[in-house]
Order: sequence, then structure tokens, then C-alpha cells
Amino acid sequence: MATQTRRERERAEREQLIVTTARELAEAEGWDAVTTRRLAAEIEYSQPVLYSHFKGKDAIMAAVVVQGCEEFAEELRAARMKAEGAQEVVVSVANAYAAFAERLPALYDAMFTHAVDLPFATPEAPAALKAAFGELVETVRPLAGEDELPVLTETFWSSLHGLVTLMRSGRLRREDHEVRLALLIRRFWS
Amino acid sequence: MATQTRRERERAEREQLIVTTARELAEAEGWDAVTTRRLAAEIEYSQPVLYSHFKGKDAIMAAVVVQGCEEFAEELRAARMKAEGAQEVVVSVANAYAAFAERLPALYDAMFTHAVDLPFATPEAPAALKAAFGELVETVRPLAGEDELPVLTETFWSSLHGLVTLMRSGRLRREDHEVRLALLIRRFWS
DNA sequence: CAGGTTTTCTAGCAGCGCTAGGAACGATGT
DNA sequence: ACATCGTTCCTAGCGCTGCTAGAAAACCTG
Repeated sequence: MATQTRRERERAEREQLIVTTARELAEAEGWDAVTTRRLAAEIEYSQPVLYSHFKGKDAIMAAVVVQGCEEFAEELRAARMKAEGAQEVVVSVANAYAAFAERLPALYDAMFTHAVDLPFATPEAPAALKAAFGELVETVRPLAGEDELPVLTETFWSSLHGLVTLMRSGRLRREDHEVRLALLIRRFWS
Repeated sequence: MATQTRRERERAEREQLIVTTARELAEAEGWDAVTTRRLAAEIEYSQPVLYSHFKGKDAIMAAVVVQGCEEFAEELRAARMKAEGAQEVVVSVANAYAAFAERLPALYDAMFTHAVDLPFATPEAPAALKAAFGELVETVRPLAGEDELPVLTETFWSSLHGLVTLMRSGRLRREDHEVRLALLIRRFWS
């Protein structure tokens, strides 16, 4: 009876350990280093244990993405709350967005670059994803004007995403990042 | 004497065959299908032949990218030339950009998403890359105003790139693509 | 302590990028 | 015309990948 609940708890803890370890390993050495063998060694279990929790490596990455989106949404929310005035809010959120991608590049890649088997722009999308997008919607809302809000948000999001990814992959000079970000906001919202 | 030149020519032809086949295979079945074994089978040679032309798989992809950039630059140039008036030119080039990414998604991914070992935002960048970016610069120039031209171009490019990649990876609803593109241009250039 | 269930591990498959070593080919000198 | 020498090419194999079947170990229960 009680043993059953303990087992379930331990199992849940181990599942969380897998997700956390995968994320840390990816952040430390890149997703290429996150092999099932390596991951199993890090959590001090054998390989097949991973498959008793997740369908495969992609499912582990998807779990990392979902948890990452929760954090991401929180950070965007904090940035949105601490600023006042529509313009300042946009600046604050955009900076938080870029800072997140800069601080956790592997996580960001998994969330928005790698092909993870998750529904995105549909009602079935995980709550965390919708929450993160929702923060952007709320950021854009006061400045939307007559444009349709979701589409405008998607467009602004795309621009931020483009800046972040092209810089991270070495296609843009890093030293001009702040200039580009300021430029984008000015062109977009004035 | 003459045999030597014939051999060199045949060798060059085979190298081109490798690049072309890699690109077609990637476009038809995705980059995951482009394994060295599969590629060797397609060109009807054994695996090690690939390594007598290229250092490794990454080098083959890099060659595909460079050739792809040449085509890309040409298409952008054509789009820029056929339109008149700064605004119309931007619309034309932006549409050509998005159409290229839509028509050749695997190539586009290799060019701007995958980590290919090529210098980008530096003087050592391949001419084809600089040519493609140059087309965007010329597109932006008449509308630059007091902003610095290269940085403004990078920012606009990033926005296009973000739109294209997020849509292609299923993060954005495809049916709103034209609306987003129009929105971006209006927000950016008026 | 024995029985039965659940959990975990060992070992292996097919495929990956890449490479060493020998076989087969083709141009050359007699 | 033939043997020799270089070059080109392929066979076979290494260590790695994600993933899985079946044996082994650990565990709770009676």
C-alpha cells in the first residue's frame, strides 16, 4: 500500500532527474553529447531505464522543452511586470527574451530550432508553450493598433527569434546585438 | 598530357555530382537521409570516394551551402531588379526570400539553420554568401534613413529568417504567412 | 524463508561517420 | 606487345549511435 506510493514517488523523482540531467548536459556540452549511453551513465542507471520513462530520446528532449517553456514564460512575465508603459514593457520583454536565449542556448535551440515532436500553433499545444506565447501577446496588446493581435505577436516573435538564432549560429556579429534589438523595436513600435 | 586534363575534368564533374546529389537527396528525403553510404550509392561509387573529394560530411554540406547561396543571391537580385520604387522592391525581395525557403527548405536549413563550418559575418566569408547579403543591403539602402545600413539589413534579414524558420518547423500557422510578411514590411518600412 | 512480481541489467542489432590496406585499373617505357 | 609502375578505388573494419529482447537481480508478500 504505502510502498506503492513511495515507488511512484521515486519513479517520478527519477524521471525528473533524467530531464534535468539531459538539460544540464546539453547546456554544458551541447545536444550532441546527450547520447542515451551518456545520459544513462550520468543518472547512474543503465540505458533501458530511460526507455521505461520515455518513448525515446526525442521524448526526453520534448520533456526538456516543456519544462523550459515554463521557466521561459515566467521570465517573460517577470520582465513584463517590472516595466511600466507599453514601450518600456516591450523593451523589457525583448531583452528578457534575448537574455534567456543567450543564457540557455541549448535549451532555446531545443525549444525553437530543433525538430521536437510537439504540437505548437494548435489548441493541443502544451500549456507551458501557450503560456510563453501568451506573455508575448500581452506584451504586444497595448501596441497592436488595428492589426490582429495573434498575427502581430507571431511576427514580432519571429523577428526576435531570427535575431537570436542568427547571432548564436555565428551568422551575425555579436557586438551589434543591442543595436539590432533597439532598431527592431523602434522600427516595429513607433 | 591530355589525359591529365581529362582526368581533372572528370574529377571535377564527379565532385559536382556529389554536391548536386547531396542537395537533391536532402530536398527529397531530408538531411537525415543524406548518409555517406546512401550518398555513395546514389553516385554509384564507394564511400571512401567521398573522402577523396571532401574532408567529411560537413564539408559536403558546406559545398551545398555555397552553391545554394549563389542561386539564392541570383533570385534575390532578380526580384530586386524587376520591381520599381523602394517599397515595391522590398516587397518583391521579401517574397522572393520566403519563396526560396519554401521551395527549397532543406537547402535553406543548411544555409541558415544547421551549423555548417563556414565563416559568415567576416571578411573571409565565401563570395556567394556576401553576394546574397549584398542583395539584401541594396534592397534596404533606399529606406535606411539615418540608421546604419549593415546593421539595419541584418535586423530585417533576421525578421525574414525568423518568419520562415518558425513557420517551417511548425511553430507558426502556415495560412497566416502572407499576413505576417505584409505586417512585417509595413511595420518595418513606414 | 519461499513464491511471484516487478525492476534492472547484459548483450546485441542495424546503421552512423570515417579510415587503413590491398586489389584493380590505366598510362608509360622498353 | 608486354611488363612495370602509379594512381584510383573498393572491401572490411573501428567505435559510436538509438533502441530492444531476454536473462538476472531485487523486492514485496504470504
